[in-house]
Amino acid sequence: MARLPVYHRVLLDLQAGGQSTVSSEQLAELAGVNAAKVRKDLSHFGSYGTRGVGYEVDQLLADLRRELGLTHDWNCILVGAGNLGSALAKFAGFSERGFAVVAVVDVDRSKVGTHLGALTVSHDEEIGRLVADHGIAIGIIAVPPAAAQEVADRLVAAGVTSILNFAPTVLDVPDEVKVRDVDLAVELQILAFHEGRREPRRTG
Amino acid sequence: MARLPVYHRVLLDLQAGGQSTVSSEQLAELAGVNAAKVRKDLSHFGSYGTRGVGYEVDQLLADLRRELGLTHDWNCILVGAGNLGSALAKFAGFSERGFAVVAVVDVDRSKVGTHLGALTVSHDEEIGRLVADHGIAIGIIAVPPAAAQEVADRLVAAGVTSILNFAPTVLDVPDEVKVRDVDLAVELQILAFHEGRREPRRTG
DNA sequence: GGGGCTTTGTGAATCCGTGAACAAGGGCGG
DNA sequence: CCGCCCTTGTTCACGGATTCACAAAGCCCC
Repeated sequence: MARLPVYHRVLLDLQAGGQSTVSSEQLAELAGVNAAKVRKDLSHFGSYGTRGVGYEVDQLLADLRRELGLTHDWNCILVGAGNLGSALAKFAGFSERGFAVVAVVDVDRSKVGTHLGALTVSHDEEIGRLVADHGIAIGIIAVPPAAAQEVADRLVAAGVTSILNFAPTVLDVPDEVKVRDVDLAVELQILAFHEGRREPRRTG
Repeated sequence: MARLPVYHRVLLDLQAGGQSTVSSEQLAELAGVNAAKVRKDLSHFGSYGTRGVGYEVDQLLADLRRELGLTHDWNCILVGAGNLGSALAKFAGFSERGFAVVAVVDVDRSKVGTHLGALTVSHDEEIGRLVADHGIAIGIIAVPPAAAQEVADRLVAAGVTSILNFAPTVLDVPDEVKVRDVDLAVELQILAFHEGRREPRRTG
């Protein structure tokens, strides 16, 4: 489920706030969902709360971490050092949540050797070596749409099995490779769609 | 539906490729969905294809554009001029698809007056004026989580009715305001979740 | 002009996620 | 030690989305 990471985030906040136990109701409130849904989600992976009390925050966090595969950090490779790529490379939110961008590559040789935060940009051709050296399973694509499929092919060939794709293209990959698409313009279009229903001829 | 923007994107490519008509099967293939789904989606807003031939690309694009509210450009305000904010401000993909970031603000006064592409960063306090002046309906939040709720409140007060939120926080807004959350770390966690099921103790 | 091929549009069956309600069960006060 | 209260875990019903399968219908070729 896509809600587990949200619970995880909320629980981290609660733990930081010193709270030791949480009810499904409170968790639901903070995560912006229904209480029954929370209980059903949590019951699905054998995490048992105590009736009359709630869930123990530490225990629940440990279970979630195990379930989400966050017991260790994940190394990621970032392809594309343009505007978006640069921002992603410097983005603090990844490392805070157990993900480390350990390599950045670009086709543009003029970018090779430049620095992005603590990282040095390597050339595209190095993908195979970098993935092998760092034991990378996750690739992040931040290149123009026309180049995305080729990058995906190269990542898959290198052994990457999960791809986070920011390019507005449907990628063709083997079934065993998981792809998640994040198309920023699509998100805005969905908002615009609802705006349109609200007031058919509003400008802005 | 969240698939309409994807159809729109695919159709733009087809149109650019000079194709004048498309079958539901081909469209489904390119959009990565089921053919029956495509037909049902399209039939929902009275766009009629021709049996035995398919849909006319131009006509379908026009219908989609109308349905998605893309008959005119949408002005957006971006809050937060950090790493992510900068990338978003310069991101070409928005303008290509009918969205224009016309204002950027930040609380940090040292950033006010600096340039991001063609835009000049204004101060936070200007939100009300900027939203009114430009007739803005859509706000983009790219600030740290601790500041997100306050920014959201200010945007809502200024009259913004749709928010694209990049901060990892659940925002509390009035019912009539639409929020879409994009949490990049959550996307990676979902991938890690599937990685974890694949091979319980893989490192990387 | 008519038959056959292709493709749409839709009706029906199914599956999944959601939400409400309720019984089971543990803690706490007396 | 007992009963009350609170919260979980689960069952049930429902609505929406998905998929299959097929009839209606346009186009092309003979």
